[in-house]
Amino acid sequence: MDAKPYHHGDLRQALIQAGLEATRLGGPDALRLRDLARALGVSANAVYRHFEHRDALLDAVAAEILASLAREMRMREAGQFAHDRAIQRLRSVGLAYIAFARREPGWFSVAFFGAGRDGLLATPPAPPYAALTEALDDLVREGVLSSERRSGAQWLCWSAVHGFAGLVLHGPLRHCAAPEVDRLAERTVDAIIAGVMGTVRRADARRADRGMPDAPVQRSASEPAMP
Amino acid sequence: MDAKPYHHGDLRQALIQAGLEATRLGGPDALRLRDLARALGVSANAVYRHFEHRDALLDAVAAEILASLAREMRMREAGQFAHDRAIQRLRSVGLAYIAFARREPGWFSVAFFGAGRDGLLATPPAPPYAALTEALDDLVREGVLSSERRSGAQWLCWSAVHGFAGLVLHGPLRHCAAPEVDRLAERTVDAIIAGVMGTVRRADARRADRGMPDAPVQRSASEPAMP
DNA sequence: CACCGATGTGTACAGTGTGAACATTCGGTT
DNA sequence: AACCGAATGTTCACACTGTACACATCGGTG
Repeated sequence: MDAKPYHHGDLRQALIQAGLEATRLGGPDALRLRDLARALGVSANAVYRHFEHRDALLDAVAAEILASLAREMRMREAGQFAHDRAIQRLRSVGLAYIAFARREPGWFSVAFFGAGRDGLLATPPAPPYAALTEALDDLVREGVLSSERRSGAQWLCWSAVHGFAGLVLHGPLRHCAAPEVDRLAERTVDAIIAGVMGTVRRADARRADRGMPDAPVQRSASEPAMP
Repeated sequence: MDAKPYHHGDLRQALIQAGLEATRLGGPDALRLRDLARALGVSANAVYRHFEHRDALLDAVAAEILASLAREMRMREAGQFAHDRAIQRLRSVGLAYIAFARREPGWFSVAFFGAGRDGLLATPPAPPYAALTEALDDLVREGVLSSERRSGAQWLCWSAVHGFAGLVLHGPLRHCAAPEVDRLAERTVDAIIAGVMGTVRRADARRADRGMPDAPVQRSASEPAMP
């Protein structure tokens, strides 16, 4: 009948997991140490045995989210045919970024809108950033992008999709109908790609990726619907 | 010797002004009701006679900031010659947006990163948004942009500059040297413009705007330096 | 002058993150 | 088996936040 063992087992990991649930809907502000502790049947200050302060926990949560996003980016890279492959790959990275932001607004905010704290964005968030730069490098290898244009191009691409995500989540596109947002997302990604490459892509090239759903990843449990 | 009159005079306006000062460096989180009240020599709860809650004050502060940004956008539109004028105008709007974000990160955050609250971004922030759409309409009038491409183009443009601002303020470009950021900002704006218009701009066209400093606006008092 | 609505004050409360001292348990050494 | 130190969790306390309520004070209008 020993109701609760004094030691939790792996409180650190449990906190991160609870942090993921807590922030999923409400973003960074929804993470309250006392709530997490209570949910795990543990004293409020127990948290401080594993994280120096609240932001440290938020960073750990963000790291988990970033890894998850990178996984989705790579999922999209499947099933594309020879010639356009490199461009489609870059396109997939961008669309995956936006799709993730829309499907998991809370988590996205934790990872990329750290609101005041020196979040993971300080140093490029390793996994998704790598997916982007590798896609760009691929274009160079394929001979479609000059290495002069390549330099720094990741910032231009990231700016566009990151900004679009911001407008959709916290901005004027928040109440925009989903299909319309879909179209705008594609146009944004295509526009920045065209601008970066210095070439205008033919319209028919775009249709290749069209049929693909926004998030070809098994969704976990309850997905918060976009209103 | 009546040290202090019981009534402040125009507390509402004074609160907005104090809010501007408070958020200038620290962003939305730096606005604390008690601090403002103390600074104005007034009780903490006096605030509630003029604003229903904290967020209402933040919204009022944001409105002031947005008006200020729009003013700067229009400043840039001066002194451009005939033919390229329309494109330069759009370019100015974008660069002004980014310049403002860099020069006044706190205020920019209040206006565009309302962090959780349903900020002014819900409905397009009137003044700067108007500057953008008018610049785009100008391109159509000039015959440089088809009206098909025009539709929704404001979102693509806004995404790019907004995202870039995000990367510079809270993101990986935070510790990037200013001149490098300048260059990236120009490339981002030019890339999205090219992508939106479906045409690649010639390199020499870019130099026209080069000499112009980042913020041709009289700076007020102490400008927070970029590290 | 008397009143009243607008504005500012005082007190109070629930909620937050966090620090310091203390309690408990686990793992390794003797 | 007995011990001890390091992890880990608890308890109490504090400063700080936004905000609700009742009361005080002013300026202007009947």
